[in-house]
Amino acid sequence: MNALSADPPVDTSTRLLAVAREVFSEHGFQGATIREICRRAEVNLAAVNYHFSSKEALFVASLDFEPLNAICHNVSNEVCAKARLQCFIKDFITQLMDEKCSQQCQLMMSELVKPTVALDMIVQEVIAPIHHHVSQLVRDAVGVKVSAADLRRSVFSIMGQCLFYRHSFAVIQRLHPKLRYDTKEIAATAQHITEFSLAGLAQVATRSGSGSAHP
Amino acid sequence: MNALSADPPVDTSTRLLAVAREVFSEHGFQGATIREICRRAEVNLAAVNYHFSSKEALFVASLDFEPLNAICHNVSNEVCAKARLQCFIKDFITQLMDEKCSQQCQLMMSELVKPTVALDMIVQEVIAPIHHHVSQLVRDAVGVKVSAADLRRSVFSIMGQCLFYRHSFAVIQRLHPKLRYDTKEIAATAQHITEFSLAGLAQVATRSGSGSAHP
DNA sequence: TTGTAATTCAAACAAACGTTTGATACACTC
DNA sequence: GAGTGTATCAAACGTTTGTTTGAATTACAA
Repeated sequence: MNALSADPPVDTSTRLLAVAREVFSEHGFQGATIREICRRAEVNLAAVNYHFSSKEALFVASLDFEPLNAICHNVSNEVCAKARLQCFIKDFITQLMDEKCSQQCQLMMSELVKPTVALDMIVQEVIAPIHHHVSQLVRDAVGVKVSAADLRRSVFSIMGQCLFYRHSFAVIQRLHPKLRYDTKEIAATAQHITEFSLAGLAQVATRSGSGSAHP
Repeated sequence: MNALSADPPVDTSTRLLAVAREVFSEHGFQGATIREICRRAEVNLAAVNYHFSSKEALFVASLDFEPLNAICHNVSNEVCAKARLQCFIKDFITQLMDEKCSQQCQLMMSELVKPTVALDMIVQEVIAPIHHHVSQLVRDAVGVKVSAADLRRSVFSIMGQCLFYRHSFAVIQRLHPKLRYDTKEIAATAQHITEFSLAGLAQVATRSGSGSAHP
Protein backbone atom coordinates (compact mmCIF):
# COMPACT_ATOMS: atom_id res chain seq x y z
CA MET A 1 0.00 0.00 0.00
CA ASN A 2 3.01 2.25 -0.21
CA ALA A 3 2.91 5.16 -2.62
CA LEU A 4 6.28 4.11 -3.92
CA SER A 5 5.83 0.56 -5.09
CA ALA A 6 8.13 1.23 -8.03
CA ASP A 7 10.90 2.91 -6.09
CA PRO A 8 14.24 3.27 -7.75
CA PRO A 9 13.87 5.63 -10.71
CA VAL A 10 12.18 8.54 -8.87
CA ASP A 11 14.51 10.97 -7.15
CA THR A 12 14.65 11.74 -3.44
CA SER A 13 12.61 14.95 -3.53
CA THR A 14 9.75 13.32 -5.38
CA ARG A 15 9.79 10.32 -3.08
CA LEU A 16 9.70 12.61 -0.05
CA LEU A 17 6.79 14.62 -1.41
CA ALA A 18 4.72 11.54 -2.13
CA VAL A 19 5.34 9.97 1.26
CA ALA A 20 4.89 13.32 3.01
CA ARG A 21 1.37 13.57 1.58
CA GLU A 22 0.67 10.13 3.01
CA VAL A 23 2.06 10.72 6.48
CA PHE A 24 0.84 14.29 6.95
CA SER A 25 -2.68 13.24 5.96
CA GLU A 26 -2.57 10.32 8.37
CA HIS A 27 -1.25 12.15 11.43
CA GLY A 28 -1.62 15.88 10.70
CA PHE A 29 1.32 18.25 10.70
CA GLN A 30 2.15 17.96 14.39
CA GLY A 31 1.61 14.22 14.63
CA ALA A 32 3.69 13.38 11.58
CA THR A 33 7.41 12.81 12.11
CA ILE A 34 10.13 13.28 9.56
CA ARG A 35 11.67 10.06 10.80
CA GLU A 36 8.59 8.11 9.65
CA ILE A 37 8.50 10.01 6.36
CA CYS A 38 12.16 9.25 5.67
CA ARG A 39 11.80 5.63 6.72
CA ARG A 40 8.83 5.06 4.39
CA ALA A 41 10.56 6.94 1.56
CA GLU A 42 13.70 4.90 2.23
CA VAL A 43 15.86 7.99 2.33
CA ASN A 44 18.25 9.29 4.93
CA LEU A 45 16.90 11.27 7.87
CA ALA A 46 18.80 14.40 6.82
CA ALA A 47 17.19 14.42 3.37
CA VAL A 48 14.20 16.48 4.47
CA ASN A 49 16.26 19.37 5.77
CA TYR A 50 18.66 19.09 2.85
CA HIS A 51 16.00 19.22 0.11
CA PHE A 52 13.29 21.29 1.84
CA SER A 53 15.16 23.03 4.68
CA SER A 54 12.49 22.21 7.30
CA LYS A 55 9.53 20.01 8.20
CA GLU A 56 7.09 22.87 7.68
CA ALA A 57 8.49 23.68 4.23
CA LEU A 58 8.07 20.04 3.24
CA PHE A 59 4.50 20.18 4.54
CA VAL A 60 3.62 23.21 2.42
CA ALA A 61 5.42 21.80 -0.60
CA SER A 62 3.51 18.54 -0.29
CA LEU A 63 0.08 20.17 -0.45
CA ASP A 64 -1.84 18.93 -3.48
CA PHE A 65 -5.03 20.61 -4.65
CA GLU A 66 -5.65 18.61 -7.77
CA PRO A 67 -7.93 15.75 -6.69
CA LEU A 68 -10.91 17.70 -5.34
CA ASN A 69 -10.39 20.62 -7.71
CA ALA A 70 -11.21 18.36 -10.62
CA ILE A 71 -14.92 18.22 -9.86
CA CYS A 72 -15.34 21.94 -10.59
CA HIS A 73 -13.80 21.77 -14.04
CA ASN A 74 -15.74 18.58 -14.68
CA VAL A 75 -18.79 20.57 -15.77
CA SER A 76 -21.67 18.54 -17.09
CA ASN A 77 -23.28 19.75 -20.29
CA GLU A 78 -26.77 19.27 -18.94
CA VAL A 79 -29.06 22.09 -19.90
CA CYS A 80 -31.41 21.56 -16.96
CA ALA A 81 -30.10 23.31 -13.84
CA LYS A 82 -31.51 20.67 -11.54
CA ALA A 83 -29.80 17.94 -13.52
CA ARG A 84 -26.49 19.81 -13.23
CA LEU A 85 -26.93 20.03 -9.48
CA GLN A 86 -27.70 16.32 -9.38
CA CYS A 87 -24.52 15.57 -11.32
CA PHE A 88 -22.46 17.74 -9.00
CA ILE A 89 -23.79 16.11 -5.85
CA LYS A 90 -23.10 12.65 -7.19
CA ASP A 91 -19.60 13.63 -8.33
CA PHE A 92 -18.87 15.38 -5.06
CA ILE A 93 -19.98 12.53 -2.81
CA THR A 94 -18.21 10.01 -5.00
CA GLN A 95 -15.00 11.99 -4.77
CA LEU A 96 -15.38 12.49 -1.03
CA MET A 97 -15.67 8.77 -0.46
CA ASP A 98 -13.04 7.86 -3.03
CA GLU A 99 -9.67 6.49 -2.04
CA LYS A 100 -7.99 8.96 -4.36
CA CYS A 101 -9.19 11.97 -2.36
CA SER A 102 -8.67 10.28 0.97
CA GLN A 103 -5.38 12.04 1.68
CA GLN A 104 -6.65 15.46 0.79
CA CYS A 105 -9.87 15.05 2.79
CA GLN A 106 -8.06 13.67 5.80
CA LEU A 107 -5.62 16.55 5.77
CA MET A 108 -8.48 19.03 5.41
CA MET A 109 -10.11 17.58 8.52
CA SER A 110 -6.89 17.96 10.47
CA GLU A 111 -6.75 21.57 9.34
CA LEU A 112 -10.35 22.17 10.42
CA VAL A 113 -9.50 21.03 13.94
CA LYS A 114 -6.23 22.94 14.19
CA PRO A 115 -5.83 25.34 11.28
CA THR A 116 -2.34 26.10 9.95
CA VAL A 117 -1.22 28.05 6.91
CA ALA A 118 -2.37 25.08 4.86
CA LEU A 119 -6.06 25.77 5.54
CA ASP A 120 -5.89 29.24 4.00
CA MET A 121 -4.35 27.73 0.88
CA ILE A 122 -6.89 24.88 0.76
CA VAL A 123 -9.82 27.28 1.18
CA GLN A 124 -8.47 29.54 -1.54
CA GLU A 125 -7.51 26.82 -4.01
CA VAL A 126 -10.19 24.19 -3.45
CA ILE A 127 -13.08 25.09 -1.17
CA ALA A 128 -13.88 28.59 -2.40
CA PRO A 129 -14.11 27.46 -6.05
CA ILE A 130 -16.45 24.64 -5.04
CA HIS A 131 -18.67 26.99 -3.05
CA HIS A 132 -18.78 29.42 -5.97
CA HIS A 133 -19.67 26.58 -8.27
CA VAL A 134 -22.46 25.36 -6.00
CA SER A 135 -23.70 28.92 -5.57
CA GLN A 136 -24.18 29.20 -9.31
CA LEU A 137 -25.86 25.81 -9.46
CA VAL A 138 -28.23 26.82 -6.67
CA ARG A 139 -29.02 30.14 -8.33
CA ASP A 140 -29.86 28.35 -11.57
CA ALA A 141 -31.84 25.61 -9.85
CA VAL A 142 -33.90 27.97 -7.72
CA GLY A 143 -34.77 30.10 -10.70
CA VAL A 144 -35.92 33.11 -8.71
CA LYS A 145 -33.72 35.79 -7.18
CA VAL A 146 -32.76 34.87 -3.62
CA SER A 147 -31.06 36.98 -1.00
CA ALA A 148 -27.35 36.55 -0.37
CA ALA A 149 -28.14 35.03 3.03
CA ASP A 150 -30.61 32.53 1.58
CA LEU A 151 -28.11 31.61 -1.12
CA ARG A 152 -25.29 31.15 1.36
CA ARG A 153 -27.39 29.04 3.74
CA SER A 154 -28.67 26.91 0.88
CA VAL A 155 -25.13 26.25 -0.31
CA PHE A 156 -24.16 25.36 3.26
CA SER A 157 -27.13 22.99 3.49
CA ILE A 158 -26.01 21.12 0.40
CA MET A 159 -22.33 21.10 1.32
CA GLY A 160 -23.18 20.08 4.88
CA GLN A 161 -25.20 17.09 3.76
CA CYS A 162 -22.40 15.89 1.50
CA LEU A 163 -19.50 16.56 3.87
CA PHE A 164 -21.31 14.77 6.68
CA TYR A 165 -20.45 11.44 5.09
CA ARG A 166 -16.76 12.34 5.17
CA HIS A 167 -16.49 14.31 8.41
CA SER A 168 -18.65 11.94 10.44
CA PHE A 169 -17.61 8.74 8.73
CA ALA A 170 -16.09 7.34 11.92
CA VAL A 171 -19.43 7.99 13.65
CA ILE A 172 -21.45 6.38 10.86
CA GLN A 173 -19.27 3.28 11.10
CA ARG A 174 -20.06 3.00 14.80
CA LEU A 175 -23.78 3.76 14.45
CA HIS A 176 -24.28 1.39 11.51
CA PRO A 177 -21.47 -1.16 11.60
CA LYS A 178 -22.94 -3.26 8.84
CA LEU A 179 -23.43 -0.39 6.41
CA ARG A 180 -20.98 -0.30 3.48
CA TYR A 181 -20.60 2.69 1.21
CA ASP A 182 -20.11 0.89 -2.07
CA THR A 183 -20.95 2.38 -5.44
CA LYS A 184 -24.62 1.49 -5.09
CA GLU A 185 -25.01 2.99 -1.63
CA ILE A 186 -23.15 6.14 -2.68
CA ALA A 187 -25.44 6.55 -5.68
CA ALA A 188 -28.52 6.12 -3.50
CA THR A 189 -27.12 8.62 -1.01
CA ALA A 190 -26.45 11.15 -3.77
CA GLN A 191 -29.97 10.64 -5.08
CA HIS A 192 -31.41 11.25 -1.62
CA ILE A 193 -29.41 14.44 -1.07
CA THR A 194 -30.40 15.70 -4.51
CA GLU A 195 -34.13 15.15 -4.00
CA PHE A 196 -33.97 16.40 -0.42
CA SER A 197 -32.12 19.54 -1.47
CA LEU A 198 -34.21 20.32 -4.56
CA ALA A 199 -37.29 20.24 -2.35
CA GLY A 200 -35.52 22.46 0.16
CA LEU A 201 -34.49 24.88 -2.58
CA ALA A 202 -38.04 25.01 -3.90
CA GLN A 203 -39.14 26.00 -0.40
CA VAL A 204 -36.49 28.75 -0.34
CA ALA A 205 -37.74 29.92 -3.73
CA THR A 206 -41.34 30.23 -2.56
CA ARG A 207 -40.21 32.16 0.50
CA SER A 208 -38.37 34.60 -1.75
CA GLY A 209 -41.69 35.51 -3.32
CA SER A 210 -41.84 37.03 -6.80
CA GLY A 211 -38.96 37.87 -9.12
CA SER A 212 -38.79 34.57 -10.97
CA ALA A 213 -36.05 34.35 -13.54
CA HIS A 214 -38.13 31.78 -15.45
CA PRO A 215 -41.40 33.62 -15.97
CA MET B 1 -10.29 32.66 31.13
CA ASN B 2 -8.94 29.83 33.23
CA ALA B 3 -11.38 27.19 34.43
CA LEU B 4 -10.00 27.63 37.92
CA SER B 5 -10.49 31.26 38.76
CA ALA B 6 -11.33 30.31 42.33
CA ASP B 7 -8.45 27.96 42.92
CA PRO B 8 -7.65 27.05 46.46
CA PRO B 9 -10.59 25.08 47.82
CA VAL B 10 -10.80 22.46 45.04
CA ASP B 11 -8.47 19.47 45.40
CA THR B 12 -5.76 18.44 42.97
CA SER B 13 -7.73 15.73 41.16
CA THR B 14 -10.63 18.07 40.43
CA ARG B 15 -8.31 20.81 39.26
CA LEU B 16 -6.53 18.38 36.95
CA LEU B 17 -9.78 17.10 35.45
CA ALA B 18 -11.06 20.60 34.72
CA VAL B 19 -7.82 21.75 33.12
CA ALA B 20 -7.42 18.45 31.27
CA ARG B 21 -10.79 19.02 29.57
CA GLU B 22 -9.49 22.41 28.45
CA VAL B 23 -6.14 21.30 27.14
CA PHE B 24 -7.23 18.02 25.55
CA SER B 25 -10.02 19.84 23.69
CA GLU B 26 -7.58 22.49 22.49
CA HIS B 27 -4.82 20.19 21.26
CA GLY B 28 -6.32 16.70 21.08
CA PHE B 29 -4.91 13.77 23.03
CA GLN B 30 -1.58 13.60 21.25
CA GLY B 31 -1.00 17.33 21.08
CA ALA B 32 -1.79 17.97 24.73
CA THR B 33 1.10 17.73 27.20
CA ILE B 34 0.82 16.92 30.86
CA ARG B 35 3.32 19.68 31.53
CA GLU B 36 0.89 22.29 30.22
CA ILE B 37 -1.99 20.69 32.11
CA CYS B 38 -0.05 20.71 35.37
CA ARG B 39 1.18 24.25 34.82
CA ARG B 40 -2.34 25.58 34.19
CA ALA B 41 -3.71 23.61 37.15
CA GLU B 42 -0.82 24.89 39.27
CA VAL B 43 0.05 21.43 40.49
CA ASN B 44 3.28 19.48 40.39
CA LEU B 45 4.23 17.59 37.23
CA ALA B 46 4.05 14.25 39.00
CA ALA B 47 0.44 14.81 40.09
CA VAL B 48 -1.04 13.34 36.91
CA ASN B 49 0.70 10.01 37.29
CA TYR B 50 0.09 9.98 41.04
CA HIS B 51 -3.69 10.62 40.84
CA PHE B 52 -4.50 9.03 37.46
CA SER B 53 -1.51 6.76 36.80
CA SER B 54 -1.10 7.89 33.16
CA LYS B 55 -1.88 10.57 30.60
CA GLU B 56 -4.38 8.31 28.84
CA ALA B 57 -6.22 7.50 32.07
CA LEU B 58 -6.52 11.21 32.79
CA PHE B 59 -7.86 11.70 29.26
CA VAL B 60 -10.58 9.09 29.69
CA ALA B 61 -11.43 10.32 33.18
CA SER B 62 -11.79 13.87 31.89
CA LEU B 63 -14.41 13.00 29.27
CA ASP B 64 -17.65 14.84 29.97
CA PHE B 65 -20.86 13.93 28.17
CA GLU B 66 -23.23 16.28 29.95
CA PRO B 67 -23.32 19.44 27.80
CA LEU B 68 -24.56 18.02 24.50
CA ASN B 69 -26.56 15.26 26.17
CA ALA B 70 -28.81 17.86 27.69
CA ILE B 71 -30.58 18.69 24.43
CA CYS B 72 -32.13 15.21 24.24
CA HIS B 73 -33.70 15.37 27.67
CA ASN B 74 -34.79 18.92 26.97
CA VAL B 75 -37.92 17.68 25.19
CA SER B 76 -40.34 20.35 24.09
CA ASN B 77 -43.99 19.76 24.86
CA GLU B 78 -45.08 20.80 21.40
CA VAL B 79 -47.81 18.59 20.05
CA CYS B 80 -46.98 19.32 16.42
CA ALA B 81 -44.17 17.09 15.17
CA LYS B 82 -42.82 19.74 12.85
CA ALA B 83 -42.68 22.24 15.69
CA ARG B 84 -40.76 19.74 17.80
CA LEU B 85 -38.26 19.28 14.99
CA GLN B 86 -37.94 23.04 14.68
CA CYS B 87 -37.24 23.31 18.41
CA PHE B 88 -34.62 20.60 18.24
CA ILE B 89 -32.77 22.16 15.32
CA LYS B 90 -32.66 25.53 17.02
CA ASP B 91 -31.50 23.98 20.32
CA PHE B 92 -28.93 21.85 18.56
CA ILE B 93 -27.37 24.64 16.51
CA THR B 94 -27.40 26.93 19.50
CA GLN B 95 -25.58 24.34 21.58
CA LEU B 96 -23.12 23.59 18.80
CA MET B 97 -22.17 27.24 18.55
CA ASP B 98 -22.24 27.83 22.29
CA GLU B 99 -19.11 28.43 24.31
CA LYS B 100 -20.29 25.88 26.85
CA CYS B 101 -20.13 22.99 24.37
CA SER B 102 -16.97 24.26 22.72
CA GLN B 103 -14.69 21.86 24.58
CA GLN B 104 -16.83 18.82 23.87
CA CYS B 105 -17.28 19.70 20.19
CA GLN B 106 -13.62 20.45 19.68
CA LEU B 107 -12.66 17.14 21.26
CA MET B 108 -15.21 15.31 19.13
CA MET B 109 -13.64 16.77 15.99
CA SER B 110 -10.21 15.60 17.10
CA GLU B 111 -11.68 12.14 17.59
CA LEU B 112 -13.27 12.17 14.14
CA VAL B 113 -9.87 12.81 12.57
CA LYS B 114 -7.98 10.29 14.66
CA PRO B 115 -10.37 8.09 16.68
CA THR B 116 -9.29 6.79 20.06
CA VAL B 117 -11.23 4.91 22.72
CA ALA B 118 -12.92 8.23 23.47
CA LEU B 119 -14.89 8.21 20.22
CA ASP B 120 -16.61 4.93 21.06
CA MET B 121 -17.68 6.39 24.39
CA ILE B 122 -18.82 9.67 22.83
CA VAL B 123 -20.83 7.87 20.14
CA GLN B 124 -22.46 5.62 22.74
CA GLU B 125 -23.17 8.30 25.33
CA VAL B 126 -23.93 11.35 23.20
CA ILE B 127 -24.24 10.87 19.45
CA ALA B 128 -26.35 7.69 19.34
CA PRO B 129 -29.00 9.19 21.68
CA ILE B 130 -29.16 12.32 19.53
CA HIS B 131 -29.56 10.27 16.35
CA HIS B 132 -32.29 8.17 17.95
CA HIS B 133 -34.02 11.33 19.05
CA VAL B 134 -33.85 12.88 15.58
CA SER B 135 -35.01 9.60 14.06
CA GLN B 136 -38.18 9.75 16.13
CA LEU B 137 -38.69 13.42 15.26
CA VAL B 138 -38.30 12.65 11.57
CA ARG B 139 -40.70 9.70 11.77
CA ASP B 140 -43.30 11.90 13.43
CA ALA B 141 -42.74 14.80 11.05
CA VAL B 142 -42.89 12.71 7.91
CA GLY B 143 -46.08 11.05 9.03
CA VAL B 144 -45.90 8.19 6.59
CA LYS B 145 -43.90 5.02 6.99
CA VAL B 146 -40.46 5.39 5.47
CA SER B 147 -37.84 2.76 4.83
CA ALA B 148 -34.92 2.39 7.23
CA ALA B 149 -32.57 3.73 4.55
CA ASP B 150 -34.74 6.79 3.87
CA LEU B 151 -35.01 7.44 7.58
CA ARG B 152 -31.27 7.11 8.11
CA ARG B 153 -30.41 9.37 5.18
CA SER B 154 -32.94 11.96 6.28
CA VAL B 155 -31.46 12.02 9.77
CA PHE B 156 -27.99 12.38 8.23
CA SER B 157 -29.23 15.26 6.07
CA ILE B 158 -30.48 17.14 9.10
CA MET B 159 -27.46 16.36 11.26
CA GLY B 160 -25.13 17.19 8.38
CA GLN B 161 -26.66 20.61 7.86
CA CYS B 162 -26.36 21.43 11.56
CA LEU B 163 -22.88 20.02 12.11
CA PHE B 164 -21.55 21.86 9.08
CA TYR B 165 -21.56 25.09 11.07
CA ARG B 166 -19.34 23.48 13.68
CA HIS B 167 -17.12 21.21 11.58
CA SER B 168 -16.50 23.76 8.84
CA PHE B 169 -16.50 26.84 11.04
CA ALA B 170 -12.87 27.61 10.20
CA VAL B 171 -13.82 27.48 6.51
CA ILE B 172 -16.87 29.71 6.97
CA GLN B 173 -14.71 32.28 8.73
CA ARG B 174 -12.40 32.38 5.72
CA LEU B 175 -15.14 32.39 3.10
CA HIS B 176 -17.22 35.05 4.87
CA PRO B 177 -14.87 36.99 7.15
CA LYS B 178 -17.45 39.61 8.06
CA LEU B 179 -20.15 37.10 9.03
CA ARG B 180 -20.78 36.80 12.77
CA TYR B 181 -22.83 33.99 14.28
CA ASP B 182 -24.63 35.94 16.99
CA THR B 183 -27.99 34.96 18.44
CA LYS B 184 -29.87 36.51 15.53
CA GLU B 185 -27.82 34.81 12.81
CA ILE B 186 -28.06 31.48 14.61
CA ALA B 187 -31.83 31.80 14.83
CA ALA B 188 -32.05 32.62 11.13
CA THR B 189 -29.81 29.68 10.32
CA ALA B 190 -31.94 27.33 12.42
CA GLN B 191 -35.06 28.64 10.68
CA HIS B 192 -33.48 28.02 7.28
CA ILE B 193 -32.44 24.47 8.13
CA THR B 194 -35.89 23.74 9.53
CA GLU B 195 -37.75 24.94 6.45
CA PHE B 196 -35.21 23.37 4.10
CA SER B 197 -35.45 20.04 5.91
CA LEU B 198 -39.24 19.97 6.28
CA ALA B 199 -39.51 20.45 2.54
CA GLY B 200 -36.96 17.71 2.03
CA LEU B 201 -38.82 15.40 4.38
CA ALA B 202 -42.07 16.08 2.57
CA GLN B 203 -40.34 15.02 -0.63
CA VAL B 204 -39.15 11.80 1.06
CA ALA B 205 -42.72 11.22 2.24
CA THR B 206 -44.18 11.50 -1.25
CA ARG B 207 -41.53 9.15 -2.58
CA SER B 208 -42.54 6.61 0.06
CA GLY B 209 -45.98 6.50 -1.51
CA SER B 210 -49.03 5.36 0.50
CA GLY B 211 -49.14 4.21 4.12
CA SER B 212 -49.72 7.59 5.73
CA ALA B 213 -49.91 7.56 9.49
CA HIS B 214 -52.05 10.70 9.32
CA PRO B 215 -54.85 9.64 6.97
C1' DT C 1 3.42 14.59 70.88
C1' DT C 2 4.22 10.67 68.21
C1' DG C 3 3.50 7.55 64.29
C1' DT C 4 1.64 6.49 59.87
C1' DA C 5 -0.31 7.14 55.60
C1' DA C 6 -1.33 10.36 51.91
C1' DT C 7 0.27 13.96 49.20
C1' DT C 8 3.51 17.22 47.06
C1' DC C 9 7.85 18.40 45.31
C1' DA C 10 12.40 19.03 42.60
C1' DA C 11 15.06 16.22 39.99
C1' DA C 12 16.12 12.87 36.90
C1' DC C 13 14.92 9.04 33.68
C1' DA C 14 14.77 6.99 28.84
C1' DA C 15 12.76 7.77 24.55
C1' DA C 16 11.48 10.56 20.58
C1' DC C 17 11.51 14.90 18.41
C1' DG C 18 13.48 18.47 14.50
C1' DT C 19 17.77 19.86 13.18
C1' DT C 20 22.88 20.08 12.34
C1' DT C 21 27.36 18.34 11.38
C1' DG C 22 31.31 16.50 8.95
C1' DA C 23 32.76 12.77 6.42
C1' DT C 24 31.83 10.03 2.37
C1' DA C 25 30.14 8.86 -2.32
C1' DC C 26 28.80 10.31 -6.71
C1' DA C 27 28.57 12.90 -11.26
C1' DC C 28 30.58 15.98 -13.98
C1' DT C 29 34.01 19.43 -16.41
C1' DC C 30 38.65 20.58 -17.49
C1' DG D 1 43.34 11.93 -13.25
C1' DA D 2 42.49 16.22 -10.68
C1' DG D 3 39.06 19.33 -9.21
C1' DT D 4 34.30 20.83 -8.13
C1' DG D 5 29.70 20.92 -6.77
C1' DT D 6 25.78 17.87 -5.44
C1' DA D 7 23.82 14.25 -2.79
C1' DT D 8 23.84 10.82 0.80
C1' DC D 9 25.08 8.97 5.10
C1' DA D 10 25.81 7.76 10.26
C1' DA D 11 26.13 10.22 14.22
C1' DA D 12 25.24 13.61 17.35
C1' DC D 13 23.07 18.04 18.72
C1' DG D 14 19.77 20.33 22.10
C1' DT D 15 14.67 20.02 23.33
C1' DT D 16 10.66 18.09 24.69
C1' DT D 17 7.97 14.16 25.71
C1' DG D 18 5.60 10.76 29.49
C1' DT D 19 7.04 8.64 33.43
C1' DT D 20 9.63 7.50 37.75
C1' DT D 21 12.11 8.33 41.95
C1' DG D 22 13.04 9.45 46.71
C1' DA D 23 12.98 12.96 49.85
C1' DA D 24 10.07 16.61 51.97
C1' DT D 25 5.67 18.07 53.49
C1' DT D 26 1.07 17.62 55.09
C1' DA D 27 -3.00 15.43 57.41
C1' DC D 28 -4.77 12.88 60.84
C1' DA D 29 -5.31 9.06 64.43
C1' DA D 30 -3.48 7.18 68.65
